[in-house]
Amino acid sequence: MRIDLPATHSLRSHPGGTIGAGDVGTDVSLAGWVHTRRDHGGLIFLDLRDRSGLVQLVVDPSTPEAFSLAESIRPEYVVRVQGIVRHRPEGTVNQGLATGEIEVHCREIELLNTAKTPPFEIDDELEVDENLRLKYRYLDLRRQTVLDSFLVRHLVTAAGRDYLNSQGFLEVETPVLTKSTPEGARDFLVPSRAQAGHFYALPQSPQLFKQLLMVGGVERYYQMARCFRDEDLRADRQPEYTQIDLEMSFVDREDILGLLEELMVSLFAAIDVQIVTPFLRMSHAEALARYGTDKPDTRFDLAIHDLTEIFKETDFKVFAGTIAKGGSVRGLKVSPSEPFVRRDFDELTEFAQGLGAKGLAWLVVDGEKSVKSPIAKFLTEEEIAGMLSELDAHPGDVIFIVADKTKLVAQVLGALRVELAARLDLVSGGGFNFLWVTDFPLFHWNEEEKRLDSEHHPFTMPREEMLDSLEDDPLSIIADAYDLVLNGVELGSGTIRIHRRALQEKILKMIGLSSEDMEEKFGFLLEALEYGAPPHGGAAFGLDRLIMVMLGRPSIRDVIAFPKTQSASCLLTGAPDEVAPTQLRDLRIKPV
RNA sequence: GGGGGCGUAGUUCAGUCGGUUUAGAACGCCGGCCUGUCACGCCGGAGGUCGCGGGUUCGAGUCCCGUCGCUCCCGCCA
Repeated sequence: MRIDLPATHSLRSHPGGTIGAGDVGTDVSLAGWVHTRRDHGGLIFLDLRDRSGLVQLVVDPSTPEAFSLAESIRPEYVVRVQGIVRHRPEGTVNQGLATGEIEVHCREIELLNTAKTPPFEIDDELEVDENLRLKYRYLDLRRQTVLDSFLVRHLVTAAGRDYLNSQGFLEVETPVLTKSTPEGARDFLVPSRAQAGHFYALPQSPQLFKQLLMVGGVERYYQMARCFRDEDLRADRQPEYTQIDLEMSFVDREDILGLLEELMVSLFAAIDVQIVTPFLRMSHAEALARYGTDKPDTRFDLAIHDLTEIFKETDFKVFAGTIAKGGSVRGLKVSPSEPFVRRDFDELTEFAQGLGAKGLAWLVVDGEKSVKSPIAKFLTEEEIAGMLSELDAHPGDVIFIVADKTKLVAQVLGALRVELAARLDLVSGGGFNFLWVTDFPLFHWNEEEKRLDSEHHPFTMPREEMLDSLEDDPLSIIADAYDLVLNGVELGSGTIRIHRRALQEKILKMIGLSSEDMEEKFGFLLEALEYGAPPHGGAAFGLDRLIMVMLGRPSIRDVIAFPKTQSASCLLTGAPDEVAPTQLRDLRIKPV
């Protein structure tokens, strides 16, 4: 993957990696890094690297000054050279190199900078410890495979801007120093010097500002928005990350979903991948029941089946006890190409227990109506037959069953499903499977605080037709909210927002805010809704995660130029760090 | 906050049951030779607080405890 460098530059006439047979005889000046040096005594080859690629330079003793300099040159030195492009001699063409047909015969070399021996070789193939890579990220970036991620990221971002621009969106920047929001993730706080004792918060999203932009008549807004959350990191989670954030006025949900689908088509077109629309849709309830998660990976099936009914009368105490307490017995079936061995079952059991399951029942189907399993002796023929029929299991298949509280069963089997797919190599086809998860509940019950909580955020519109029963049965209300899932990764969501003050107040009240809280925290939004706020909705999704999935990378750090480690530190700069006492004094903060 | 994994030359790794001497290999690095290489080749060389601290032992890279760093996961992430 390449993005062209300008053809002419004061220090160079050509990007080195673009020179070809057509340039033979041309006098060129090139600049870049010395990738490797092959010194044959009376003849020295240098591979010159710039962003466009590699080109071979030849230096011979006919130009003594250049030759003597070339003898002292080391990898990663920065040089500018002048010479003539020529065909390589017969039999020395390098088919493995884009510029392998030609070479540049140097008459002059100018040393622009020397370089220490790098802590690791600048080599695409070499696996280097990530700590070292991050500490020297500027060297890591010199590796083509690393740089490629950022070329893709650039292309995708540019395609997103192009598409949204073509649809009448305005790119507007919203503040990074803003007001702390009480709900949701932990805020990063920035102490104010001008108002000692007061704090800004870094935005978790531009949510409220983009709604205000709609009140302001912008009608269509987007932003490549940096967002901040002071929570623990994961392979797919960083404390600062980028969302493609957009909002539209006078639209309904189908407008938003349609636009997002077309946006995805445009983004994938940037990497020459054709995406088929419309995307598959699945209700939140179905996702949880069949896949144990609200972000199912639809590249493989392995659906979860409810077996509670089948084992309703069972004598097997583990199942019977769970069912008596109102829990569930659920299972899934796989058809392994190689029989599972004891060790597989042990590892999978450990995996399930690691997620909180008390155990994992496994059964190998060894006949049309029989199974081999540690728990087989506790099960009746009818139960086995019922289970095999429900799961459509046949000899050779393996069944896994978890019995526990319903929520835990879903979680464990959902994770087990993904683990089994990985073990059985069910996702090797590549491919990008988009899914809309629809019909999210508006609220869930917050057991700790004994109150309702927004499932998405409190600005989400309930389904219009359910507004009448909002207060009678809040947990049954469906939100106008849609999550976009790609290959089991939650990219983001689109929702219709509340645009009338009365309803917004009602929702905030239902999640436990007093009138005073409401006024203090969201007064500016509530007031804005009174000044002719148009119906509006929008979406936000994680750009980093999208690029990660596009490239099939295991970590979000691979697609962020200068990422933080799991302890939220930057190995390159050493952030976060202590600050000078005078800085703290200005902020009226006492040193620890 | 909790559970799992990793930590040995600059780099990537090996190091058996706790005992063969001075902890090895490859790449890189340094020096020498070499005019058609492109993983150049050949000869020679330097390079180690086995993450850190403590313990067990006649003896610890190896076993135990603690600690630090990194990492994966759970919690958390409206």
